Amino acid sequence: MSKKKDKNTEVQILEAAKTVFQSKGMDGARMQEIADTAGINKAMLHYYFRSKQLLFEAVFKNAFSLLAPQLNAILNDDSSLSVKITNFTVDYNTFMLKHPYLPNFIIQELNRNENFIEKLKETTGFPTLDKFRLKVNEEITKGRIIPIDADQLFVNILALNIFPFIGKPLIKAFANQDEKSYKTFVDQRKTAVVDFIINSIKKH
Amino acid sequence: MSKKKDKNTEVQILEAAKTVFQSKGMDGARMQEIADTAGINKAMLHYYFRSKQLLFEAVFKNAFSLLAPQLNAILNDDSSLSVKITNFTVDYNTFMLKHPYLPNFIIQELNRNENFIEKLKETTGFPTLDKFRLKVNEEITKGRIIPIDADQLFVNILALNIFPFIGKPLIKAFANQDEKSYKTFVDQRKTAVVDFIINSIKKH
DNA sequence: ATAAGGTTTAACCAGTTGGTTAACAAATAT
DNA sequence: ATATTTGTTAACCAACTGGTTAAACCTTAT
Repeated sequence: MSKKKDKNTEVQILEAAKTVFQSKGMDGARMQEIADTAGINKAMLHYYFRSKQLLFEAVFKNAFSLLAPQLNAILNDDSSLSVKITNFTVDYNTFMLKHPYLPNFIIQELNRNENFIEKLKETTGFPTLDKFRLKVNEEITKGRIIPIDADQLFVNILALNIFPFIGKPLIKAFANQDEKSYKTFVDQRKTAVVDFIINSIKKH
Repeated sequence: MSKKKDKNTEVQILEAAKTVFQSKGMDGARMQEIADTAGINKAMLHYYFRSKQLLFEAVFKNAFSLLAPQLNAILNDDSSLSVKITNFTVDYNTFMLKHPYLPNFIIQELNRNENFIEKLKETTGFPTLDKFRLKVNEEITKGRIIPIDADQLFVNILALNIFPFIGKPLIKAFANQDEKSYKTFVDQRKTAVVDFIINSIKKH
């Protein structure tokens, strides 16, 4: 009997929880809705994850672990600064167009629970700026780019790439964009942001 | 009897609601907590604002109306582009250091309720990009700045200024900042961001 | 003083929420 | 075969939530 021999129930729960938590947030999410989305009994959520809080943390860590590698790529590989920036911008934008709720979800929940990020810092693979700082200062010393604080540059790169996804409703309203023109706009940023950053740090 | 002849109850409620909504969000906020914060009976909230939703909307519109004038300043005054950028960056950062919850609150709630911004657009004084676009294109034509899409430039300016406040927990974690060094970092952005933007659009 | 209006309160209410439980089913071990 | 463990369900529960109500309290006009 092809009894739909489902995926692991645990995985189904995680996927449903991801969907609900990312669109409603911790406070707005309902355990019943997660159960319904997963197509299972609510008691199962507690059987596998014990509490809403623990289920949420599982989803959150999962989401964060999707972003960390992309950050580590720009922070720790050995390519030139402009290649790093280009790769990160293109990769990040491409990725986010497929996971539009992710950035807002992470930012929102980190702000809701300030000491949440402390737990994440203990995770292996949590990004550090050390190597990026060295690289930036090296390129400054070699006269390839203008003097700039590495941390400020890093935040600028993050800001220019992340904000359009978090501020989507604002941008659509200000620029009078519908869903289609917003997507075009974001797509064009893959090159526009790279040009903007490179231009702002290069020596002319 | 100096019976503390309080401020208007309505104002007390709005202030308490602002505090609670901005730190907990719509879903996380509790009417009882707002009443306690205001030091009044919970029934008063409904007496003056009828429902949680209406109280929330009052607080939200109030918050948004603090930001609109700053945006309109950069978008509609007649100063040069670099002056606009400088003024906006300095003003915005100064203002946000005093209202740290504001940007996250607005962004978060706009994302939670997509059609919320439609109501705001009907408000008088809702920022438009028309004049800013003309200004940018004019400076491009006159050869004062490099060619750049005005909308992209506008979003870049917003991103560089707003993100550090929304992404505070991330930035603190990545750059290993405590509260004090974070504030120093943000303060330095008042000039760092201006330099960054000006440099990226000026002809060399 | 007192009637009338708005303001404030404690107590209450129905619906919702995260979480539990006891019984049942399916798989696994003996 | 049958005992044991693991997975699943419906029903239940206590706590909480936004909202209501009826009575009390002020203020003010008459």
